[in-house]
Amino acid sequence: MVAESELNTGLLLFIPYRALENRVFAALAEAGFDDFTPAQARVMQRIGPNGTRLTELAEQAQVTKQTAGFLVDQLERAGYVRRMPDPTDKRARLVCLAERALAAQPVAGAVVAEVEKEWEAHLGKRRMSQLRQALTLLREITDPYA
Amino acid sequence: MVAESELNTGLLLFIPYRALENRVFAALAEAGFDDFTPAQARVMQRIGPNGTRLTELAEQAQVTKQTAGFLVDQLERAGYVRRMPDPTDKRARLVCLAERALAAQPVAGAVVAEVEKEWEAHLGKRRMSQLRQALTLLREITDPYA
DNA sequence: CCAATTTAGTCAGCGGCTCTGACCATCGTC
DNA sequence: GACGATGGTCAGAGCCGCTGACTAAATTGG
Repeated sequence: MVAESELNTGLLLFIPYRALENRVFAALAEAGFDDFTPAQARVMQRIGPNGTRLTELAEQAQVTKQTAGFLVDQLERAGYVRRMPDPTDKRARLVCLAERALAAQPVAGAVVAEVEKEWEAHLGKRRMSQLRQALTLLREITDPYA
Repeated sequence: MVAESELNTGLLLFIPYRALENRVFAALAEAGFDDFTPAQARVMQRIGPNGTRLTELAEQAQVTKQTAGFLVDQLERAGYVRRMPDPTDKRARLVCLAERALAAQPVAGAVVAEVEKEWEAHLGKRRMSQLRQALTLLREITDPYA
C-alpha cells in the first residue's frame, strides 16, 4: 500500500490545476498576450470553432450571463473575440474567436503540452494515462455540460 | 465536437474540483454556515491546529498578505477564527480556528467523504486509489509548499 | 551596542470579478 | 396574435486581490 496524502481530494485536484494555469498564463504574458485575465481566459476557453452563444458560455463557465457578458466585452475590446449575429435567432449573437485569440492558441497549446510532458516524466506513462482516464470518467458525474 | 481524450488536463482537473467545492459549500450553507465565502474558506482551510501566521496563510493560499488579512478580518468578525499573540514573536499573531469553524468542520468532512464515496462508486476502488496516488505524486512537482 | 536590513502586519486606494434585479427584444407555442 | 420562455443588456452593489506606503519588532553585522 502506497502511503497517500491525507489531503482531501479537492485540494489535490486544485494544486496541479493552478500550477498549470499559472504556467500557461506566464508563458502567454511573456509572448505578449498580457492583456487578458484568468477569468477572461476561462470564458474564452469554452468558445467553440463555430462560435458560442453568450448564455451557453455563461452556463459552462458557471457564471451569470451578466458576468460572461462583462468578460466578453473586454475580450472583444482587446481583439480576442468577435460577436456575430446568430443566423438562426435574431435575439442571439455568436461569440467567435478573433485573430488575436487564434494567434495565442499555439503558444498556450505548446505550454500545456510541455507541462503535460513534465507530468508524464514524473508519473510515468502508465500512471499519467490512468490519471487522464480517471479524470475523464469523473467528468461524467461532475460536469453538468459533459 | 472535441474528443474526450484531447480535453486539456487542466480543465479535467478543474471540473471535479469545482464540483466538490460546490457540494461542500452548499451543504455548509444548508447547515447554517452561510456567512462565509469560498475565498475565506480557502484561507481557513490552511490554518493549522496550533494556529498559523497571517504571512504563512497568505503564501499557502497564494494571495498577498493584505488580501489574507482582509479575509481573516471577516472570518474573525463572523466568529470562525481568532487572532492570538505569537509568544515567540511580538510582531506576529497566530490565526486560530474558533468555535464556529470547529462546529463546521464535521459537516464539511462528512460531505467530502460522501462525494469521495460517490466518485469511488463511479470509478471503482482501484481507479479511485490510482487517482489519489497520481495526484499525490503530482503534488511533488506542482505544490510550492508541499 | 547600535545601525541597517529583514520580516510581520496594517492602512489606503484602485480595479477586476461576480452577483441581484430590472428591463427589452425575439422566439415558440397555442 | 397573445403569452410564457429565452437571449441579452443596463445599473448598482459587494467582494476579492493587487500595489504602494507605512509601523513595529526581530535579526544581522560591525
